[in-house]
Amino acid sequence: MAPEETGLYFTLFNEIGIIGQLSRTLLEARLPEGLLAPHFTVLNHLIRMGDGRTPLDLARAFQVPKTSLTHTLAGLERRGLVALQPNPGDGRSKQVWITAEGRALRDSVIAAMEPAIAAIAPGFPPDRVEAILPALTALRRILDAQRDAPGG
Amino acid sequence: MAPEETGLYFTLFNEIGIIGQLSRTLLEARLPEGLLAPHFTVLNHLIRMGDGRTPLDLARAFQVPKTSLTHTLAGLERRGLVALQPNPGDGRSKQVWITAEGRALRDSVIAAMEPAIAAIAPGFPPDRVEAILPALTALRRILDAQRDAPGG
DNA sequence: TGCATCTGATACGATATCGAACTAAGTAGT
DNA sequence: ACTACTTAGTTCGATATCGTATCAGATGCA
Repeated sequence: MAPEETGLYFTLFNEIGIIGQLSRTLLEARLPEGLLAPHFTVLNHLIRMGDGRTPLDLARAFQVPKTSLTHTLAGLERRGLVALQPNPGDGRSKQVWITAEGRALRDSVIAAMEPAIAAIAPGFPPDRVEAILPALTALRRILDAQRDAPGG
Repeated sequence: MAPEETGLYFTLFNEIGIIGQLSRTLLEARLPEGLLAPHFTVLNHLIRMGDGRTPLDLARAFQVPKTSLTHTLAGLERRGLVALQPNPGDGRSKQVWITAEGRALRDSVIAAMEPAIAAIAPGFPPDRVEAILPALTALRRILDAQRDAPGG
């Protein structure tokens, strides 16, 4: 592979990394004291994908080590935003349920994000998002598959 | 703004966040013991954009707090990969220079990344990178401008 | 010049991240 | 049923991140 091509992918990942950081900061500025992006990500996932899954399922979905999830879930549980229950199908495992408070918080954060997103939309309209989203999803899937491959 | 549209941007940032995480993991697996993605990012930036800039310049370029940069630079200096010198133009400030060892390390890491990138290329070819890169750059610029705006 | 203010960098402390080791429970092979 | 292996989750320790406070040097203004 030509060096310029390698550089092209580096540039891509670099831009993506910075956007991730900026959007994360944008979100965290609107979260209540003590909550960070991973907390919100869990709440959002539980609502969008359904709750009752195990911590390990969530760790895999977010591509983070399970120890990080343990920590994040502990924070959410301490605040009453999720409830952890024994998994009836597996004695080693647990199920994660979102509480009414968790739902309410997630909705209020999304509402608080609206103005920021509305400010982005004029310069980067929804059709432009739709134009790049399939490629990003494809790239994410490829990286994900790569991860488990030899030498990944 | 319609809720579906807000959700569209959330989906976008979500994909970007995961790709950022996966690519970061890919990179860190190829870094020597004790070095993390931010260390490499600094070395790469010093070579691509030129060295001799101040720590604060770098912090702004990466969108991280300056205290984080202090920490990252300390790690790089301890390993002899960069050199910090007093800024002749400003007694409070410093200049960051990359060393020969730093250059060599950066080059070897890029070489080590090549196979991983070559494995991505069949499923996500360079022309597809080029197709989405301008949009991502535009989005990054908008978010960057937003950051300093009121309520950003 | 003297003083208030601003700016670059670091010290410190609180929390987050994550790898390694551990415990408990499930699974498979005999 | 017994043993070896695998898997889910937590604990612990090392390091990273980042906000606050601090310090030193720069700048602006009287």
